Amino acid sequence: MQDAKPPVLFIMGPTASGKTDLALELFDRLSSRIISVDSALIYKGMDIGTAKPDAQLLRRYPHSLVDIKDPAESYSAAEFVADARSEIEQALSESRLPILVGGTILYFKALSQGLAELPEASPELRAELEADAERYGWAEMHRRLAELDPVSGARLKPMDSQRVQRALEVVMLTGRPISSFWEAQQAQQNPWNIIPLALMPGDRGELHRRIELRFDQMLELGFQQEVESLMKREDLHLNLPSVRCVGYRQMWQYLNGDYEAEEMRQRSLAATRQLAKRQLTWLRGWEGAVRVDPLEKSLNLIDETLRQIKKASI
RNA sequence: GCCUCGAUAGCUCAGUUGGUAGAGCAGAGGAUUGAAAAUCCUCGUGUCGGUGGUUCGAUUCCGCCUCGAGGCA
Repeated sequence: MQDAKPPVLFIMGPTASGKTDLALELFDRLSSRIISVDSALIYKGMDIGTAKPDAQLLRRYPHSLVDIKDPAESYSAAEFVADARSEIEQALSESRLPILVGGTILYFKALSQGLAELPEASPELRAELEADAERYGWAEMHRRLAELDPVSGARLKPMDSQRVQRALEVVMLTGRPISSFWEAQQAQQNPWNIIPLALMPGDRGELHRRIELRFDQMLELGFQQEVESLMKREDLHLNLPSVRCVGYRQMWQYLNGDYEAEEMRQRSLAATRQLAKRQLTWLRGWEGAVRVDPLEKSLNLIDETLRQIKKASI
């Protein structure tokens, strides 16, 4: 039996694992379209600290879903799914292979498995809940949630502020517990043949060294000035998703005088390592992922990837 | 050279009125459905600097040694 579905390549991996290099190389060899799957690369003016390919590279290797938001705005998994679907269809209509590359594994998951039909975020209600939380604490918010939605109350830890807030938001907006939406969710049938390639460095120490090297390069490239110019804007602050990005938050706090430069560096490195660890946890749990170690010298990553694409195209 | 204070988990430190010890950070594992580079959960045996002594028993008390910080010369 032949699979008539068009192949769509996922290149997933932790930060500093070489995803971008692989995508660029593939772009040189195949008729393709690169679609970024990254919750930080979406922001304009956040270039150095996000390890975004520079302007020259972006001109030669166009990336979809990069620089699509202002740092004052927020994005979401649902918006990503809609955007990515249309980019994929666009690529397929031009007979190009869609190459989805990035480190936001939740976005990959949402794209391949679909999301429940939940109400979107309500900034007004969130602001209200935020204010209440500040006043009464998250333990109290969790108590309220347990009353309105006992299932979520039992499932969520009181300190998991973000999920407690979201569950409260959903039940207050719809009168229904968030779990009822999940139960009603249909299994998604994708019109594509997804190739889930997971770049998983086996040598954690080596990955950590690469992270350190790259962060120091960011500092040399003027990462501090980049954050300074964000700070000059009066509308940005530490509670925004953009400013909470790894490195940006720490640089922001350093420039605020919260700690010294070396501590900023150490904290940024730790936050990046922790990010990489969480990304790897996602990937270990991805059933059916094609796992390869990009640090393995004996592996020819590009050839292996081309082989996987060929296999999926038959 | 003398005096004082330190030396305990990878780091910063707490503690044991003598019964072999615990926090924060780091690290590891996990969760993850419209903020996800977010948010959260779990995990702590380490010659308690070395060496003698007192003691049933010393990381804890005493002596000496080594290293570090400060002070006096």
